[in-house]
Order: sequence, then C-alpha cells, then structure tokens
Amino acid sequence: MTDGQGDRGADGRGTQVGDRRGPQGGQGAQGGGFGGLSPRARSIVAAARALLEESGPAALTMRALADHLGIKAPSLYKHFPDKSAVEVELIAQMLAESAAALEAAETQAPGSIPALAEAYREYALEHPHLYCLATERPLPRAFLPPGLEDRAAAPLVRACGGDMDLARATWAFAHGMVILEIHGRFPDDADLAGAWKKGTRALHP
Amino acid sequence: MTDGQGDRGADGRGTQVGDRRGPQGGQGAQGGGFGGLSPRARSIVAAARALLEESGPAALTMRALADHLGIKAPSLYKHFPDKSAVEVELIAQMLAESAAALEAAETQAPGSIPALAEAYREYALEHPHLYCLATERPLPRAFLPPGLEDRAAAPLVRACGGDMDLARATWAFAHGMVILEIHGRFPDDADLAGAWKKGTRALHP
DNA sequence: GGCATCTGGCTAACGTCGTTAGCCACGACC
DNA sequence: GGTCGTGGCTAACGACGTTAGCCAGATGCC
Repeated sequence: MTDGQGDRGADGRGTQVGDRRGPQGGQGAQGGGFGGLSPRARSIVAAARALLEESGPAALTMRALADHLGIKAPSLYKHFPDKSAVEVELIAQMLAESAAALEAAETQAPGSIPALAEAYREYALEHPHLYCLATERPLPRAFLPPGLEDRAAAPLVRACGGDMDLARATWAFAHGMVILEIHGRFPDDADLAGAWKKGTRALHP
Repeated sequence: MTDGQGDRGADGRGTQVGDRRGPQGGQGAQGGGFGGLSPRARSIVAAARALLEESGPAALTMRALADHLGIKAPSLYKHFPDKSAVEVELIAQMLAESAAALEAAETQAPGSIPALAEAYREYALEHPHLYCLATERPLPRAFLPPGLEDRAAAPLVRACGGDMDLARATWAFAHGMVILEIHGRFPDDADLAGAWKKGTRALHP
C-alpha cells in the first residue's frame, strides 16, 4: 500500500553518483584531509552543527546558517548543492563520533555491553538533535564515507561475539531507549536506569 | 547545553488549555460520539490520513489536503486551528488502533509477549508513515483523549506482570526494531525475524 | 415572513522556506 | 594583462503555513 520505506524526500534519494562538494567541483587550496571538504565548507558545517545543536532542527535553515557566517543564503550553494548535503556531513560527524565513543568504551572495558550501552546513551543524550537528524530518516549511504556505517556498528558486533541477531536486537533496544527518552515519551518519574539495566542484562546475561 | 527535549516546534507546545475543535467552538449538528469532532472535521482527518499513508509526511500539506476535499486551504482553518491539530487526530487514531491491535493479540494469546510483539510490528509496518508521525516527536498529551496513552501501554504492562522496567525495555526494543526497519537502517539481507526472536526471548525467557 | 446569526466557503496576501539565475569583484595563472 | 575560477551578491520563484476579510446559504427566533 505505502512504500513502507520512509520518505525519500530530502535525503536518501535513490540513484546518484556525483560528488557532493559544491557545483565548482574541486576542493579548495590544500584541501585538508577531512572528507575532501574545502575549509570554507567545513566552516559551514561547523556553523550548521552549532545551529542544530543549540536551537534544534527547525532553526537549521539556509538563511540562518548564512547569517551565522556573515553571508547570504544563496552563497551557501557555492559550497554545497543543497541543504541535505550539509546535513549529510552532520550525519557523518555523528556516526564518526559515536563510533569513537563506542571504541573508547570498548578499549576501557573490552566486551562489556553495559559500558557500550552507557557510552551510546551518553553520546546520544549529549547531542539529541544531532542524534535525531542522523537517525530519523534513511541513511544517505551513497554520500557517506565508505566503511563508516560498519565502523559505528563494529564495537557492538564484537561485544556480541558476531551474533548479528543479538547485535541488532541490542541496537534496537538502545536506540529505542534513547529516542523515546529524547522525545519525552517516558513518564517523568520513570526509572530509566532500571529499564536500561533490565534490558542489557536480559540481552547479555 | 541543548534543551535535550526535541523541538517544541509544531506539536507539543507547552502550556495550553482550550479545545482544539476549530475557532467556532461547538461541534456540528448531532456531533457524533467521535472525540467531539464535527462530521466535516472527521472527513478532513480521513483525507489527511489517506494523504499521509499513501504519499508520506511531505505530501501532507494544507493545500494538498484541501485539494483532496475540493476546497481551498484557508477553509481548513474553520475546522482546525492549525495543521498540528489535524496531526493530533491522526496520532490519536494511531494510538487507539495500535491499542486495539494489542488488545486483540492479548485476547487471542493471553500473556504472550511474542504475540504482542508480532501485533505491534505488524501494525507499525502496515502504517509506517502514521507510526512515524505518532512516534517521532513529543506526544501532544494535552490534546489527546485522557487515558488513551495508558490504554495503548496496558497490554504490554500486563504481559510484563506489572514490571515497569521490563515493560519499558520491551517497548524500547520493539520500537527500535520497527523504526529502524521503517527507515531502512538494517541491511537488506538482515534476518529481522531472527533479531525479533532473539530480543523477545531474551527479555521474556 | 423577515431578520439576525452562525457556518463554512472564498480571495488576497504575508512571511518563511529552499533554491535558481544572473551579475560582479577579486586573485591566480599563463 | 587578459583569462578564468572562486565566492560573494541581489532579485526572484514557487511552495509552505497562516491570517484577514468578504460573502452565500442555512438556521433559529420572533
């Protein structure tokens, strides 16, 4: 009946090939090793992130973004083909940072699911708007650095001993807990620590 | 740092009291017992639902909605104060229908978590856009029929023997599985039935 | 029957959004 | 010293939610 697969509106458009680094193609002087973005493009992404994290997704408009950079909105299109290309960079940042957080937890307490869960929860709640942006739509996989998605998933998969069913169930549990908490779906007096403990212990006795 | 609590943009505004049934106040002739909406208002909600379910959230605009009803967009505001009031009705429908689905599953297999999980998943995947609408923002509790949220939660709470931590963990798992599947976050070849089984069995041995 | 009022349409318009077209200043390069 | 790419700009378009204000028909009351 429906397509059963989200929106296909802003992101996640189907077939596409080109790079996403502005209509003028190449990267700026000395390009830096950062995903191939020019310094100016990186400053735009930084401003976008600040805007998103401080004021939420509704505040992340092309005009507000340009304002924060002291330029006009159309100038942004010299650096990114459209708004979703900026968002893709934010999503990539979130993926990379959460991967780093999980890897750190893994290093400190190898194989510990509670440690991973705590790291996941902590990162998400520290960056709720970013977490939602990266999470509440199909992943724009075609525009993400190759391997990033796998890297973000790897620590959990390792902690599950390669049991993918268990890893997916655990991820779903953690994501559900986090996203429901971010959206205020639990009662104010709910003992979320208790629910986390119950869930992680049940999944990993 | 951030408000850590979603958007507060369209829905979930804070303090409010009035009814949500259009600027003219009362309900139409013979009002019908349905949430106090006039027949015309109900037809608007029905059209909104069709639009949402068939074409996704981006297609649910006031102009498109009016078009489907053969009227102009501003006329909608004779029946609802704003777009979010229409969405609230859709959210209430989703809550009521998923509650009914869970209650049916409960009747057929009392106390069975797998049966509840299957009913939950099936309902969500049959109405993915509606499920997202009702789920990916703070609940507009002030405008929902009293008791509806509790009714939707009750079957799971009963199946958990009143263990709220367990009920919340199970809900988070189920919601996570569903929402990640809707957004295409699992690999195409992932064995989701396996992940569901793993999760439900772990949480309810 | 006549009149007021309410209901539910309408057009026009506002401000915001993402985005495009087209212009131009500046610096690098040959 | 032209040429050209880079990265700004203004003006504008179409779509969005929403408001103001007008008006036809039905309803209710005398």
